[in-house]
Amino acid sequence: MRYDKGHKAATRQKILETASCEFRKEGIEGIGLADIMGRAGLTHGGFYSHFSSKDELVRQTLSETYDPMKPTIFRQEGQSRDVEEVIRGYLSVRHRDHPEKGCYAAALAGEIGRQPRGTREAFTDLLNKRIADLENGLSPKLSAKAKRGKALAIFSTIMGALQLSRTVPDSETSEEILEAGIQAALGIARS
Amino acid sequence: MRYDKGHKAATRQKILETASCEFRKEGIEGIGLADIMGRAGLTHGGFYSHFSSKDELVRQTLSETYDPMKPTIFRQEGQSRDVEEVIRGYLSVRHRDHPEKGCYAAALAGEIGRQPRGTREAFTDLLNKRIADLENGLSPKLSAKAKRGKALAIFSTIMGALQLSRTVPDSETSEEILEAGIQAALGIARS
DNA sequence: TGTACATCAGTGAACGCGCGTTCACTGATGTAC
DNA sequence: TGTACATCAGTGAACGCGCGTTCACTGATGTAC
Repeated sequence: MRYDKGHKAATRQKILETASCEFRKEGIEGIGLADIMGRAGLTHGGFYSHFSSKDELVRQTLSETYDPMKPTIFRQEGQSRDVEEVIRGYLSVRHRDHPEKGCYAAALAGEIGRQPRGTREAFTDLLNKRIADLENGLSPKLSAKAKRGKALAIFSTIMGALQLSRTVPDSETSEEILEAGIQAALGIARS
Repeated sequence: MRYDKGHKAATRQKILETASCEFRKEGIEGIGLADIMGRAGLTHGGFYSHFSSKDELVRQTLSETYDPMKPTIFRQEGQSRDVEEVIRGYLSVRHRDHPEKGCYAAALAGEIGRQPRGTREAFTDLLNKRIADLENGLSPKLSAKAKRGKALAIFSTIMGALQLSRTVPDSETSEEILEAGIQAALGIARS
């Protein structure tokens, strides 16, 4: 063989990581395979020796990218963080301004709802992981059911607020939305 | 002239209403002008005697469609409704299953964040109307600032929850998300 | 009242372009002898 | 050790298709005389 043993796997990983950023930045329908391959340093023709279709790339991106629902820019080593810290990091100006490094759900939830079932299932797995993370940061006194309800509500709130903050052109209003989301999410976490 | 005085205006209105549904159902990038015109009972060539571009259609749809952030299927005559009623209607199975008749923000927020400034401004106007509606349903004892913060948080929560409920293929989990959103939004409204 | 003309909303063929996908080919390397 | 061959990740031209957009045309009607 021409290349090291791990070469093809590394290329595949590079494509996945590039796709992961581009999908979040431009949307799934908003970015083409030729552009993704180009930004991964390759030509478009080689795509199909790694993936069978664009749809499969989307699914693999959701299921193989390392925990992308937990934004790269806020990821920490090891143990889970305080819920307050998670909420403030999620609803930060930095996260708002860097969707390509941020939460998949905030960038893609609308589009995911229109994707084929397989893609929606891959997304659901990711969502459940993120919800479980949030549950771990909640008071251990709560029942499992209460924790899950609160985690779902906190995630809905912060994802919704982040999306809205990204739609508003005026930065003052945008930051007002972030702040309202932080207060509400903290309220849910504490109640 | 061939047609009644109001004919052209009526056709334009028909195109706007069709576009309004199709954008919410398929996404802005997900639907073509030829399909929109076809579903409005016209051929695609006539489009440009009504609008200068697809982008202008998007902007006009956001600014001219009658209050689409307040879903058609839940719209009532006259005065504002109770916040609880709004929240339960918004996070209903019917709204989840009919995005084409439902809230613009839940259907399009992700995509709007990637649109040109003019489109984002038109969307912001719509969002502000919806927020003002929610404020009117909150306790009059609250300060204007507190009302606005709560309204923003409630809207973030219900919009986020609705979007997530639409991504999940399993209806039980989907309804669990709706219910968690309802409880959290009611909690914010009452606090 | 009847005929000729002007109007203009809507038609449908055509444009260049980028999309997802296919495929014959390249060329650097490992293996066989 | 040196030569011939097999491998296969990656290349780039080409495919049919649908997109947004343009434009010469149609044909039903209102107006002028």
